[in-house]
Amino acid sequence: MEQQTQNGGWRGSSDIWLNAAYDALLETGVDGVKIQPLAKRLDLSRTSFYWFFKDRQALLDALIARWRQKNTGNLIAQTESYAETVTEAMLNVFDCWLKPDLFDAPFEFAIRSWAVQSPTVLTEIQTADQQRLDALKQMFLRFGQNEQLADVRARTIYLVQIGYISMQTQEALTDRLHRIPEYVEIFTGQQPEQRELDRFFARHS
Amino acid sequence: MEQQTQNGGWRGSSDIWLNAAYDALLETGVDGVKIQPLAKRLDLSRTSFYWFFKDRQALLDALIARWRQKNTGNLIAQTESYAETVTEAMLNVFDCWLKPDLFDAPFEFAIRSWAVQSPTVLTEIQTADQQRLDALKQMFLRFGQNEQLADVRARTIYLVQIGYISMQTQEALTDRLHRIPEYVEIFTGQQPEQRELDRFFARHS
DNA sequence: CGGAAAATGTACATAACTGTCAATTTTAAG
DNA sequence: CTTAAAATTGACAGTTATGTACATTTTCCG
Repeated sequence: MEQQTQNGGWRGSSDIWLNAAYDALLETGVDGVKIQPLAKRLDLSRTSFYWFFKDRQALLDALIARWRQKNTGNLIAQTESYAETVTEAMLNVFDCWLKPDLFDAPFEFAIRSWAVQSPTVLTEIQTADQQRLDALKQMFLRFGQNEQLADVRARTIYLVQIGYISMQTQEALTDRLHRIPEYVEIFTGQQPEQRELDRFFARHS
Repeated sequence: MEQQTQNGGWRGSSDIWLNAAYDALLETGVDGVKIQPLAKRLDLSRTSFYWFFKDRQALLDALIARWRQKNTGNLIAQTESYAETVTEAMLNVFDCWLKPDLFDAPFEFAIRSWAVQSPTVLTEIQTADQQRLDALKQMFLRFGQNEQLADVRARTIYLVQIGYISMQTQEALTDRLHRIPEYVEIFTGQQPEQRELDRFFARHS
């Protein structure tokens, strides 16, 4: 809202088109991101789009850039944040899966689906996967796990989350919180301390 | 090949169109499954398609049917096959992830990606997920695990696999086999016996 | 060989989308 | 109030797709 008025009295803007593209991507996939329908939704002339973007491809590139900035950055930050024990560190990572501002799961899914038809996007994703897996592995190594197990544990937790996203499950937050202790145990091989869980649950309500 | 000739000297057939659609789906996603391009690839007239299928939607429906038959059936069968221990049962399930004839991972990914833009397909997938998760949970319950842990373990193993598919990793079989013992330990909470691993590795070479 | 059924092809009618160009309108700044 | 830049628009040209109607070819069977 601010951006519209702040930017002058003009109705269109680079951002408004990008936001519309984002919405369309999440609702209907890349092939739903078309200038004509977006224009209709924004109640703007179709051709007005070309004042802000060179062509459709430029819009798609902007979507990728937005995704890259958001999801990978926050996840890596969480793996590095302070923790006394491996179980506490694990719970820090879980924040990403529960707080939409740390990790945009629907966005992630839409981008991954896009990769079916775009080798460029596939490369983009594989770079992100590698960076995220490395960060998780480092976390386990910091807590003294051996190389091979740290690697597989990192994969397990990451893959579970990617799988979860791919399932597109709609669950109440409480249902998901319910399984957290077991997940921590499975992922780290250790039971979390009660005070760690308390701290975790406290920040998710 | 056989089907072409067996079916008479005709160049086209219901199957040849479906196979082409399958290829297109895996390469370019649903929106790549278009009659005109398929016809060009098959070197057939575009309109000849309509002799075998009512319209494009009928072709898409046939793709879904093919997927439903293949992936879910085999996975459930593997969870039910004979095993002495929980670790052996786990290894039976792993067969699915390593034998393409038991589970078609690229197909699975393409269908899941399709779900972004189709509520119908989403429903289809969620039914399959539920059936598969139930079968895995039953497996853990058979080996005396408690309810809640069986549930979360079933999820873990299933989500890891869905996540793996979504990552579209291209790895040598040996690299994947390398991590198997650790996965079994993480998923079941127990180390597999050497003879179980030997039997498993034996059937994957 | 002849003819019905199976399959293919051509022509036509429509629809949706992309991108360019030359007006035209709107806004903010002097 | 003027003016130049910013933004918007309609008209045009081109591409790709869908599906129907009708004519034509191919195959197989008697």
